[in-house]
Amino acid sequence: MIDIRFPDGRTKAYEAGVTPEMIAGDISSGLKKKTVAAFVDGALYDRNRPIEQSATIELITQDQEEAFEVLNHSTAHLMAQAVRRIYGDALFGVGPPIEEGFYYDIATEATIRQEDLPAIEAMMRQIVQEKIEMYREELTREEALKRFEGDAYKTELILELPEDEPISIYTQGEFVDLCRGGHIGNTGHIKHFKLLSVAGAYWRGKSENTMLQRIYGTSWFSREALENHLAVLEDRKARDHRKLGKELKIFELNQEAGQGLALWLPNGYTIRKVLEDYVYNLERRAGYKHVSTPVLGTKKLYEISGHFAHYQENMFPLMSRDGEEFVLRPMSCPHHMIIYKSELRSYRDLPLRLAEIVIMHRYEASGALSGLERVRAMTLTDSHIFVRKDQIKEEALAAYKLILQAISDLGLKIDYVELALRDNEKGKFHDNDQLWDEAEAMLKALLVEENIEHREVKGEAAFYGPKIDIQVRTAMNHVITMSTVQLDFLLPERFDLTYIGQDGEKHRPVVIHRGLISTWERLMSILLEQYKGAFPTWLAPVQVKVLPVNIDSHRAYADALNERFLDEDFRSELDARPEKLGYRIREAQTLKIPYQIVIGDQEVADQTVTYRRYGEKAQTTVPLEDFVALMHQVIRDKS
RNA sequence: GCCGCUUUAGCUCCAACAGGUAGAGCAAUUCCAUGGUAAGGAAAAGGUUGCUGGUUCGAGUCCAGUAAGCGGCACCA
Repeated sequence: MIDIRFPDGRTKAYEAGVTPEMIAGDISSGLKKKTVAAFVDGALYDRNRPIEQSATIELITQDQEEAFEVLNHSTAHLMAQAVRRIYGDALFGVGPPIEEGFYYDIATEATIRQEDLPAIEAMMRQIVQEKIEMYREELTREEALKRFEGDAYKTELILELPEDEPISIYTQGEFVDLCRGGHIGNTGHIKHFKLLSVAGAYWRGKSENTMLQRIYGTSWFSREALENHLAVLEDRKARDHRKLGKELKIFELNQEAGQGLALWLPNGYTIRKVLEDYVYNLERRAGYKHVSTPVLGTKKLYEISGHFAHYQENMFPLMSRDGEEFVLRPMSCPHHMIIYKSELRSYRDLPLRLAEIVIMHRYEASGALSGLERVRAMTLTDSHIFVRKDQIKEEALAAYKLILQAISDLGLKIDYVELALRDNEKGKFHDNDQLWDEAEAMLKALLVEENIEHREVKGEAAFYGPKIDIQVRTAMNHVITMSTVQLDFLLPERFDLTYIGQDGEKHRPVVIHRGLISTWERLMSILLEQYKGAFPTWLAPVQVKVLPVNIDSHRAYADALNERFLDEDFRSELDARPEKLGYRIREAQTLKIPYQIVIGDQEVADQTVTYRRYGEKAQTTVPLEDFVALMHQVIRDKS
């Protein structure tokens, strides 16, 4: 007999070999149904894995996060078994649970297409019907290698596991897989799943390796949960900025104009201009000085900065004319370094905060391009803050806070903060350990002191220094870098930047690179998806649309209203086309215009305005002056 | 860049389902309709079916190449 201790501290004796499933069943049949797996002395145990020694147990039930992982992990195995039944030669890479489901990487001669997924799903259902038990076994490395002889993928994985630890494998019917485990015990417990897509994926995520076929799927504990998730996926499609950008005439991508080279249409440019003005004013009040520099620079400038050595792959090819070589700049730092050097700087001049709306070009891999989210010509609200060492913390923090403000004003939310550090990969980062250590320590200290929750990621730093990246999650559930604060001891060296200190000697400043709210392109994609195209009034390309009921008899007042609104700096339009009122209303709604105003006899007689807020059915009639005040209020509040 | 898929009018199209030389809705144009919160009616117009080549008497339809787009991977603001 062994003693099983429960989370509440009570213990109970069971026969050795008892399983979490049996223990749950012993407590109640409801709990047995809901139990997916268990933590046994903190280790993840399958639902049906025998417990051989006294231990503390914590059952994992369906409502827990780990349960979703266990279910999806098991569903990945279920799918693999089905794939093996259909494609006899199939070998498998890795098949983990992921945030919204699972995938499994497959190597097979056959090409698996989207239209093959239903057949695989059907086979999965059959295996579910067969209620196959999933057995865990622990082998030595030699035994495991023997078991997976001829399977290059699993062999490679086994060879990388620690030598002295037992290797677990799972057998479900005729199918055997190498796996750390945490399984639901029987294929019969898997019910509500769907295969979603096939894609290519490099073996072990390395681009020099062969490419496997990856099937993505998702698995849930109830039909409602599955359907709910599928509805979320549908909603994401409706939010896709590429679709909305076309419908609302925000931007255009065109094969002739060039891959990844976005054209901003009038509506898009209007929003962009509002954002530019917003950022300009925000920065101005925060003590930034704005500058403007060219998109072209000499090759030499980028050799000095180190970009040419470290960043060339991401740059458009060199141009040369009359023996001089130029690059299309991928960043603006070198130009700002030159501006710093344009005069002798004193310690009193620091911090010097240079800001610019920078057009830059990066040669992104063709497969990386995606709407406005990844482009090759982009405009960044960029800044370089030149500081003394003793000002680093204060200025980096101020930059961080400015970022928080901008993100909040735009109605966005930070998903997480990342501290990106270097790793040992040669050539990727500049070579001065002392500078690196110092810079990394400073950023770390800042985050810790300010209590900013963050994740450390090695190898993600810029070549010139570590950075704090602010990550947001798009409505498409992509995590992307929105803002960044980067510490740079290197460029000041390379450009030999100095300032005259209080002591009359030359000193080296430090540069803080700061990206405020990504690029206009990426920001636009995020905003479109966030608001589903229904922009808050301060951003909307058209804020008010004035519709006279009768395009003759109500025209004069409608005209006067429109003129008044334009005088108030509202982006107003009059729609007096010879179309039915219903038609004009429909169009205004389709274009998601925040305030739609209909003018008829009543309004003309009373000098009032009847408006309808986008997304609402209600019509409100107010005196003209009240409406003007309301609009000013709404715009000021950025709502 | 890599794997897979897709590409028909300005837009949206499982229109052309055994290869016989292209069809709809919306938008745009003209005419008629004076309309109170999501599409009034009519007419006429619009395409060398992404591009290049091949097979065929004949190609939107089959084949090859190429470009772009899409889903991912790798890369990244």
